[in-house]
Amino acid sequence: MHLIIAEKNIVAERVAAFLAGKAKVQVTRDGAAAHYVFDDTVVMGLRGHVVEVDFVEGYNNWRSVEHPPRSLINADIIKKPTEKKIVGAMQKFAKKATRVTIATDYDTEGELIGKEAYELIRAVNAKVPIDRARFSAITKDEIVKSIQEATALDFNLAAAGESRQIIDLVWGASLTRFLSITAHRGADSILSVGRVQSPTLAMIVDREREIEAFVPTKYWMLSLATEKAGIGVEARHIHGRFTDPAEAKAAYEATKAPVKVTDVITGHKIDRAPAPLDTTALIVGASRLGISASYAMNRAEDLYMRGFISYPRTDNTVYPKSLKIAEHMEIFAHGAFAKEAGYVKDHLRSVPTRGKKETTDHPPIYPTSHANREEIGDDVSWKLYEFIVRRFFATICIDAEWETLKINLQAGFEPYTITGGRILEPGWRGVYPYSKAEENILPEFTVGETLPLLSKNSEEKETQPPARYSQSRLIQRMEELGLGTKSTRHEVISKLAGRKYIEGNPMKPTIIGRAVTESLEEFAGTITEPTMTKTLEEHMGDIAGGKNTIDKVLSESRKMLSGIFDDLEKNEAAIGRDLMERTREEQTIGPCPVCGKPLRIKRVGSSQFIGCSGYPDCTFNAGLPPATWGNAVKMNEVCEIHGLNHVQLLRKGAPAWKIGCPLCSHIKSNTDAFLLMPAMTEEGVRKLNAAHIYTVSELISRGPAVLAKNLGVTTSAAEKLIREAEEVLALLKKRTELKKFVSKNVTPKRGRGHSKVSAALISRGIADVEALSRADPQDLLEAKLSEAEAASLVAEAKSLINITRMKEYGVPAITLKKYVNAGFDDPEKFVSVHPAGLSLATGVSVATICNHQKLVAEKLCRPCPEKISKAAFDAGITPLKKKADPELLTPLALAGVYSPELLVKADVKTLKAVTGIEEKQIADLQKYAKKVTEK
DNA sequence: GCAAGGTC
Repeated sequence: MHLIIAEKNIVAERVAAFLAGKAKVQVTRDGAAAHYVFDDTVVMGLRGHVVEVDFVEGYNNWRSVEHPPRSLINADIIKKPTEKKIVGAMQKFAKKATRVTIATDYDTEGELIGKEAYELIRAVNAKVPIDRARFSAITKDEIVKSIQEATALDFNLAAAGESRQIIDLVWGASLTRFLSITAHRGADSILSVGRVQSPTLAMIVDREREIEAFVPTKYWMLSLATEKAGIGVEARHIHGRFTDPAEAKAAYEATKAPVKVTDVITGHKIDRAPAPLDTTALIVGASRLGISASYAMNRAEDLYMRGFISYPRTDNTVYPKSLKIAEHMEIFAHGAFAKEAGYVKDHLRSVPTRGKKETTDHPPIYPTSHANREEIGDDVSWKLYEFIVRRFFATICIDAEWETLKINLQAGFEPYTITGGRILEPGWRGVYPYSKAEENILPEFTVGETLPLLSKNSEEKETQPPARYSQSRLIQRMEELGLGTKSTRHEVISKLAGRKYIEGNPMKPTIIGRAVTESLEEFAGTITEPTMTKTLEEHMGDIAGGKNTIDKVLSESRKMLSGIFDDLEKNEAAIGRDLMERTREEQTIGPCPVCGKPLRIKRVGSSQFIGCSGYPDCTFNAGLPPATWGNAVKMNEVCEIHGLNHVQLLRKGAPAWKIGCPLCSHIKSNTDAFLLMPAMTEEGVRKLNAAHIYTVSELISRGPAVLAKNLGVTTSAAEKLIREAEEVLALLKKRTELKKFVSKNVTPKRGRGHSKVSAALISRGIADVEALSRADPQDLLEAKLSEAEAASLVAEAKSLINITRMKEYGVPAITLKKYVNAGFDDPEKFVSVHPAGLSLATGVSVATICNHQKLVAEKLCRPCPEKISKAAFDAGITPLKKKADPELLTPLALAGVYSPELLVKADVKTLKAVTGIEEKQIADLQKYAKKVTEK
């Protein structure tokens, strides 16, 4: 059997189809690993790397004394399977194979992925011949030929890839651990370091430093307005920017009528059609459409998986020869792009455009099939698909052509100029609206004619600092510098944001992002520079070309890292201190309103709040919503009243929740509570705030004497305030309980969230669970509850209130549970039944029940039910149990009938009325009881 | 818990 292994499923599928014809191929999908079978051949796809490098066991504990970060430099490295199912399937086939062909992508990583497969196969089959097919395009010709002419795996090229893997792991892991431990960072806030991410972060930090250091300078731009044939035109001074104000002024003064036309120069410009799309260009285009880099790749991946576009991860900007443009255009002849396709046909260029980069593993990104708006689905995907289609059209359209016009003027002694442009041939611009070029059509001028000087203008401007990087601009820069790959660049940006190193788009570094960069620049500069990647690539080239060995490259790299660690460890204390101090700055939002010391954002578990750094001397604090709503982060805006930075809550996949000034928000949310106090006014609240009393409980804890002094009122007035505050606090506590109860017992629906239901109840005077337990279910219908829901909610509330009362009366929780389960949670009901019946119903001993009934009856001021002893109960119930089931005995006993003697004395009719048991059944039992008693 | 590189 011939086993062919491709890098990914989609390639495996196509290889099989090319070799055998689609109809002949049998597809089997077992979970993760699909494979394609025909004749005596199995084709299967991997999922990129199916193993990953890691340190041997024993290096997992970051804080191990035996294995500090430095020890990772020389720790042994192993390969661990990451795709166990795929590895398992491959090895199963490999055991039976008589020939294996590795058909992974034709690049360095592809060769390494091939070698990984090779080693996994050798582990189960030592003898099978393994060869390597290399194809430059996934076409029938290429595939068939490459498998026929398969050669050997290139172990040198694979080793080059391995050197990258190991160097990245060793540098990244050791430095990440060192910095994180030194700065005392927890598992959810590690400080990561890496060959690609660190230089990328450094670029963003660098740009921020440039912006900070930028000193704007003034300059002046001169222009004049004139007209020809009733058309107004503006001319610019040919000097451009005047940096000397005196010069600008002189030129302005010297600008005088008459305005004479000195030259009329017409020209011709070719406006070249854009090159085919690679990943970077796709991201840049998407960014113009307002789509982030990661989301664009996510949608592109989806379009590719659904067969609408070609593989979206490519560096190639040259269409392969195998792509037959004219034939391919046929798919757009009808449907959403029929009009554009017709235009393209009429404006076809002889050869499609080509970009600078040409690789062979994948074609540039182009639409592989036609789709209309409905088939694509979501808006973003459609926008992206349309862009890809139109870009494809543009690359096969003729260039646009412009007529350019330049008019030179002389105004007094000063030279001015006007430029214009007119499209002669729209070419590709007819189908590609994404980069607009404005026409500027000028009236006709003749040399020597005189024009009026309608006005002149000297505009003062300022030079601008360089712009922060947008995601797409950064990705372009990364590509220029060779950082990351087409598949990983956008992920690096997401990673930096995830580590809270950067924020916003355009991006700027956070304090900790900058601190990490500056520590690394000082002590481990190599990792912050793009040259590390350049050098690595050179070394990889040498390994691939057989000029160097992987062992030598690795040992040199390890030696270098070791030297860096010498420096880092020497300065460990200073680095740690610096990082920690600067992180604290990130949490500090301004002065405490009470004592003036810095206020900080604090987090304990999932609850977060603003607290004073003077704690415990100063206890000022203001609550924030729990971290489940997002992590509280300091913003740049500062509150004008309190001088505190604004705070927002950030959560993945949710828009930021802007809290604003945490103190303003604290005051606002507590004002409502204060106003619940009968004697409180808004003015009163302001006075309280001025005395640094922000919450009802703070008012209470002040105590009457201090409060009186703080507010300038009498002690008795202060006492009254405190009493009212205590009542409000109790009320609020009950409301909270009600809200909790509602959220536990009501299923939220559209337009009927928990808070809405609670608010509706409170506004109807049902402000706590107790009130709810007494409420008429009809009143609840207005809170958008159905009748059944309302009835069940009231019943639940009743039960909860009853249970609470029973607890208060002193019934222990474990026994109470037994009473509740048997339906005796209502205290009134509990003391109105006979202990014998309760015992039968609950399994609790009669003695215990009598005690509990006594407790409850006293609290209710009700007579205590008859007390009976265990002996009397047992003597009575034992003979009855012989004749009757517990279902029959329990209701009788609850009514006080628990022995043959009592049964004989009882009146059948009365018993039937009380217990609901049929007269005949009672009479039968009575007969039996008589017999027993007569004995 | 760490990197960067594949792919889904």
